Amino acid sequence: MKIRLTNSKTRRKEDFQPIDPSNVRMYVCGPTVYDRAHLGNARPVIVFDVLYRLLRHVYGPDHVTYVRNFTDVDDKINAEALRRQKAGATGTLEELVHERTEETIAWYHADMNALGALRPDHEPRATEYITQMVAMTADLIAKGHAYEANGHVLFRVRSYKDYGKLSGRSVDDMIAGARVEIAPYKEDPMDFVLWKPSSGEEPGWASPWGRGRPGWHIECSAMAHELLGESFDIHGGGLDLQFPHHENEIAQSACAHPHGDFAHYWLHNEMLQVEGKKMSKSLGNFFTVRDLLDRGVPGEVIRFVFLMTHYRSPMDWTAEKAVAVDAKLGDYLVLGERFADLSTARLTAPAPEVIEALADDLNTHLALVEIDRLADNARWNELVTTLDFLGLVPFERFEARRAELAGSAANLARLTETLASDRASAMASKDFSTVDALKSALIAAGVEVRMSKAGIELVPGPDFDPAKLEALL
RNA sequence: GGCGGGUUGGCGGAGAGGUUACGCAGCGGAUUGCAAAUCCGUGAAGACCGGUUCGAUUCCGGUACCCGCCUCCA
Repeated sequence: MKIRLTNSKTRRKEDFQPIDPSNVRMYVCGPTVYDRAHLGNARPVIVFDVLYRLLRHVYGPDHVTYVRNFTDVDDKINAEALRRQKAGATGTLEELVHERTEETIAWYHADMNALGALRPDHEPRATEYITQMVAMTADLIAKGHAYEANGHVLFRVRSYKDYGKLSGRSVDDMIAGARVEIAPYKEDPMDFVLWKPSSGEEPGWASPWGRGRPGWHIECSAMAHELLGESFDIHGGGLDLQFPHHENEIAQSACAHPHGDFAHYWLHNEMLQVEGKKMSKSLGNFFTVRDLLDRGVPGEVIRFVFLMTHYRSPMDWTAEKAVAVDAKLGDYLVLGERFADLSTARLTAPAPEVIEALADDLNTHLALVEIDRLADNARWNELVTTLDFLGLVPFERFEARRAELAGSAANLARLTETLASDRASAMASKDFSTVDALKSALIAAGVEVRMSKAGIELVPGPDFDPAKLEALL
């Protein structure tokens, strides 16, 4: 199986060649844990979850290492911790920060679980790797790539000749177009912070440069190195991180570990829009994953909508898509439960067409089209197993539904008979009011009513409600 | 201002230099007491202007518009 991926580094679609097929390594930039994940945060999670599943399928589940970090050093978190302390909460600032991040991480896990995302193999937290960050910063100073100035440690951008290569920018162009105020102690306006001093109201750690905290970019370099080594296969994240975050990661890592070549393949997902517009608080179209779940949009629906758009295109979240997808997933659930042999489906491989589609630079849209074809061609076991593979409908869902329907089978049979006899008499009397009333009630209970000359069939639909059925007996 | 991406039928959204994408919706028909479901059939596209080519929606250039990044928002 040949996987092809668009590498941001070369701007080309390339054959994926892992450094070590027995341990394929991927690092993805995770969230800053200061609040609930918004819908945009879900996109890289879902995109790289699909890639993770594909890699596990191709190289074996035990031969892929997926790391996604939690950024738990951040001024927004500090602000919240400080607010709590001032409101009378007990504990040190560091403890209050920890409390806030723990809470946020638990939310994040719950929300991403709802989206069907597998847990990465490692979820390192920046605060657990301060030692490595300090060591890496010291090493960069020793090698002449960083310098101390005004209590800060800054990376010397001019010392790395390829700076800007990933994002296609030159240092000179960026300076020319910069709209940022430049700290006077910087040697070069583009130099960025590796370490900065902390005031008494900010969490901090001891370092050779005094009590302080790391800059944002260094954590990913340090954690990727610690967990994946000097060179690894894939680095992913949102397109907005390409510059400066990923550029800076590359610069730090390349300079600190000149014998490694950091990530071989860089993957960037495009951004999310909502009803055709950028999601923002000012436009009033900002919402979290939890908001959607609470509004009754199932996680699988969110996931499916995301997979409809290729990861390298902007994705537009619309309520209309969610409605359409909900119906489609409902159909799959009904079909899979009715026609698949669930015991053997578990042992069936996902449809090769779907794997092929994913292997071609994660063509998730084509994969979904192929799923439709599985249903069209009555490949029920593959339909079920492929939906499970993609995280869209877990096996357990099919099994749970089968169990639920088994409990209603007798009731359905009785109602079928009732409806048949009512109909027979109505055909004679030409008064269909009783038949139509029962039919409406059945439809209201989520049952599809199929009447033909051959007879009557009652098929529970995706929204079948056994309780409403009871009421009709 | 600098850099990057995009513009496909009513909607969503792909691939491929020439052959039906596909899904949803629509329309016609079969079927039905009426429906639903199903089946059969069917219309509809490639922002604009040039260029390359026997032939371009697909390659190249320009224009317009949209979007992102340049501000620790994925």
